[in-house]
Amino acid sequence: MGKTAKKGGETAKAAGWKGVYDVLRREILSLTLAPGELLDEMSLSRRFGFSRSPIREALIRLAGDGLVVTLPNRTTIVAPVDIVNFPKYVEALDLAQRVNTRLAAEFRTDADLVAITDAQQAFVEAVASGDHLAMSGTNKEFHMAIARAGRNPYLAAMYEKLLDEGRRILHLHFDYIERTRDGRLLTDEHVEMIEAIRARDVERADRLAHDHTRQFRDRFLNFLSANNTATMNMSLMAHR
Amino acid sequence: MGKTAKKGGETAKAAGWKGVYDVLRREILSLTLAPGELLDEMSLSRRFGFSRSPIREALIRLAGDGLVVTLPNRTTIVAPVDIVNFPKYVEALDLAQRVNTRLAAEFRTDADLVAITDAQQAFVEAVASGDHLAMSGTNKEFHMAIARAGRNPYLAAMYEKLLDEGRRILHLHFDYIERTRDGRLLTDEHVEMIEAIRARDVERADRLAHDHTRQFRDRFLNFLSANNTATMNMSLMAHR
DNA sequence: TGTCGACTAATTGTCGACAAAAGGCAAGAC
DNA sequence: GTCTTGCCTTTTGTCGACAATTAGTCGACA
Repeated sequence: MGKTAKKGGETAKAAGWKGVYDVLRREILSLTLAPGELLDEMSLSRRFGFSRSPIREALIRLAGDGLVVTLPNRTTIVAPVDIVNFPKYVEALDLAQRVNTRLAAEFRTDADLVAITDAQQAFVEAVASGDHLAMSGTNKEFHMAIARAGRNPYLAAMYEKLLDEGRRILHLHFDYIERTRDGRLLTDEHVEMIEAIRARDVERADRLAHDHTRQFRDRFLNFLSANNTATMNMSLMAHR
Repeated sequence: MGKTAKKGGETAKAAGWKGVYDVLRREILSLTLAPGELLDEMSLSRRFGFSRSPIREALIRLAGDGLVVTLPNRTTIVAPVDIVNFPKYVEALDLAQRVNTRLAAEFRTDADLVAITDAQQAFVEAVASGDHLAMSGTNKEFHMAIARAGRNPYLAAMYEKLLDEGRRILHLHFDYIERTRDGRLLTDEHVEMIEAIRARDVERADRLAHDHTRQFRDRFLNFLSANNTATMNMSLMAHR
C-alpha cells in the first residue's frame, strides 16, 4: 500500500510522528489499546504507513509520558494499569486535586471562571452523548481549567499526569458508572466546585476536591468488588 | 574522525543514545550547557561521533524530562531557567518535599534508614570535595532516598522532577553558597531530617522539610539581591 | 527609502537498509 | 527424560541519504 494512503484514513489530523503520537495516545487512554499490549515498531509502521523513524519518535514521547514502557533492547508495551498501587495513586491524586482546586479558589480571575464553566458545559454534553472518550477527555479538561486558574504550572503539570492516568481507570469501569447512575452525580459535584471557586471559598473548594477524589475512589473500589472477574483481569494486566 | 573514536573519550560509560542522553543531561543540570543554548543535531552528531538518529532520540527524551525545549520544526534549545516563576517553583517544591518527607517518617523501614544515611554520607563527602556536580547530585539522591521510603511512586516521581530543576538553580549560586558558608548548614538540616524520620516524628519531619525549602528559597533570593548583574543575566535566559 | 516577495542556505523530518542483540528452537549430550 | 549449547529468527539500534520546511537575505518595486 502507498505510504500516504493511510494518512487521511487514520484520524485525518496531523501527519508525521505527531499524528502517530496523537492516535496512539488517544487509543491508550481510551483502553482501545489494552495495557500490556505489544507495540512493535514494524507493525505500527505498516499500520500507519510511515517509516519506523516517526513511529519510534512517537513511542519515545509516549514513554516520556509514562503511557508506554520500553523493555531494554526489546519491544515496547502499553503501560500496565497498576491496580496494586491504586491506593497510592489516589493519595497522590487527592493531594494534587486539593491543592490545585484550592489555589484556583484563591487566584481565579473572571476569565478563568468562564473557561471553567465552558469546560463543565462540554463535560455535561459529553455525558449526555454517552461518548466515553469524550467524557473522560472533557472531565480532564474541566479539572485542568481549574488547575490553570491556580496559576502554578508545576503543580498543574503534576495534576495533568495523574488525570491522564485517571482517564484509563475511568474507562475501566465506565459501564459500571453508567449502570449505577453516578454520571449525574459527577456533574453535580463539578457544579459545586465551580460555586466554591466563584465564591473564592478556599476551604470549601478543598473539601469538595477531596470529596470528589474519594467519590472516584469509592466508585472504583465498588466496581472492583462487584466484578471479581474484572479484578482478576486487572491483576493480569499489572503483571505483564 | 572515526565514528567509534569518541566513544571512550566522552565519559567512558554507556554508548548509543543512552550515552548521549546521560552526558547531555549531566551537562544541562550542571549548567555546563547554558540555558537557551542551541543544540542542533548535526553539531551534536559530530561531537559524539554518532549518527543523527541516536542524537535525536536523546533529545526527545530530554524534552520529555523538560530539560530541553524543541521549537516546532526548528532547533532545540536547553530549557530556560524560569526565574520569574521561582516563587511558583518553590511553592510546588515545598509541597512535594513536605509530603514525601512526612510519608517517609510514617512508613520508613530500617533498610530505608540505612539507605538515607548512606546517601547523606555521600552528600557530606561531596561537600568536602567541593565538587559542585557531585554536591547537587548527592543532595538530590539524599532526598530521593527519603521519597522512596515514603512508598508513593507517584509523589516521588513528582518530587524527582522538581529536584532536578532545583539542581540547576543550585548550580546558579553554588559559589555564593560556599562564600556564605551555608554548605555546613545544609548538612546539619539533613541530619535533623534523618533524626525525625528515625523517630517516626511525622510533624517534625514536615516542619523540617518546610524549613529546608524555605532555607533554599531565602538563600537563592539573597543571592539574587546580592548580585544584580546576575539577576539581569538570568532574566535574559528566561526570555530566550 | 521602506516594504513586499522570491530565492537560498541550513536544519529538521522521513526513509530504506544494514548491524547487532536477545529470545526461541532444536539437536545433542548426560 | 532433562539440561545444555549453538544456530536462527525476530526485533530493536544505527546509519547515510533524501525530502520538506523554515529563517534569513537579497533584490525589485512603489
